[in-house]
Amino acid sequence: MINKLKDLDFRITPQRLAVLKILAESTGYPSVEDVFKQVEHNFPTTSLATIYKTVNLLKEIGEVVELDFSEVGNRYDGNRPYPHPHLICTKCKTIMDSDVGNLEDLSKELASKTGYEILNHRLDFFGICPHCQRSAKRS
Amino acid sequence: MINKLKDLDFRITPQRLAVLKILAESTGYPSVEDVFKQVEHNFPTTSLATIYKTVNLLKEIGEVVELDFSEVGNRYDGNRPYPHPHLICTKCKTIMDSDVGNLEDLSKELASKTGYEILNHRLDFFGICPHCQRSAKRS
DNA sequence: GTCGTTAAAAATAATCGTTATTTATAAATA
DNA sequence: TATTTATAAATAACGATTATTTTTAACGAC
Ligand SMILES: [Mn+2]
Ligand SMILES: [Mn+2]
Ligand SMILES: [Zn+2]
Ligand SMILES: [Zn+2]
Repeated sequence: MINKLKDLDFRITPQRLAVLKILAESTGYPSVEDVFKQVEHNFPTTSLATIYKTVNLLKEIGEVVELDFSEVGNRYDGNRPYPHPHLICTKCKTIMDSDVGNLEDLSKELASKTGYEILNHRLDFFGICPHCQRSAKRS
Repeated sequence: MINKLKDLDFRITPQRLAVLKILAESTGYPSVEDVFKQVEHNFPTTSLATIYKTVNLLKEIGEVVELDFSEVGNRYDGNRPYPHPHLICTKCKTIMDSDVGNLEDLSKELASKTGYEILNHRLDFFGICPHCQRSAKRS
């Protein structure tokens, strides 16, 4: 991942290393704000715009997957930098991987059927997690 | 669709009828701004906020599907008010239905496997349409 | 049809995630 | 170590959406 940056002639800065590390290690799909707050610990003068630019850079070089949510702000996955389905609780907003069968074959089928060059896809399932179901029943 | 509004005790206003008609008839996944511009023809004093509220109302009563795009603004489908996959050209931003196999069975499998109550899903394929592929080659 | 009630529309301000801009800093290379 | 130049910091701007306040009109009762 660091090598990817070097190969593409991007400079290795402490800020970039910090963002990169957080995204690669986190399993919680952090927002830009989340990353910012963590980076701030070690680099108190960090600017939020820097986090935005770094996260977008990592997205553009394919090291991070962006989950676009206009309502609540985007979330990022640095663990599996390729399209894969997610399962989202609409109550507590928890995001997790949902390892249902992959869609690569479906992509290919669609490509040959429509003439589109399919580059990417996104699959989200929305629902209520077991924990939030129990909370609802109690109230 | 009008009856749905009546049954739920929402008032039938000319503005609502206009928005409803546009969304039900359009095949182009209009944005709120698109709807606004069309409604303005017949109702020049219409407020943009009214379109937002009406579109959201229709979404909440399940008569319209929202396609959430934080970058470019949300788009709406009044023709098939249930989750279904779409195919999106990232160059010209065209959106169309992509009738690949449905995901209801996958939803059920996921529900029983995880304990989640799956309520909704979204599947988008992103790519380059044939027309934009040709444009790229010419340049 | 008129009246009264109240939801909805209009007008406008505010919000907030994100991007752009400008200046200062520091990574890379020789 | 000096030079170059990408990047960071600081801050302003943007734009889609939502909230607020005032005005209008849909609906039911009479
Ligand atoms: Mn993931
Ligand atoms: Mn559709
Ligand atoms: Zn939950
Ligand atoms: Zn296209």
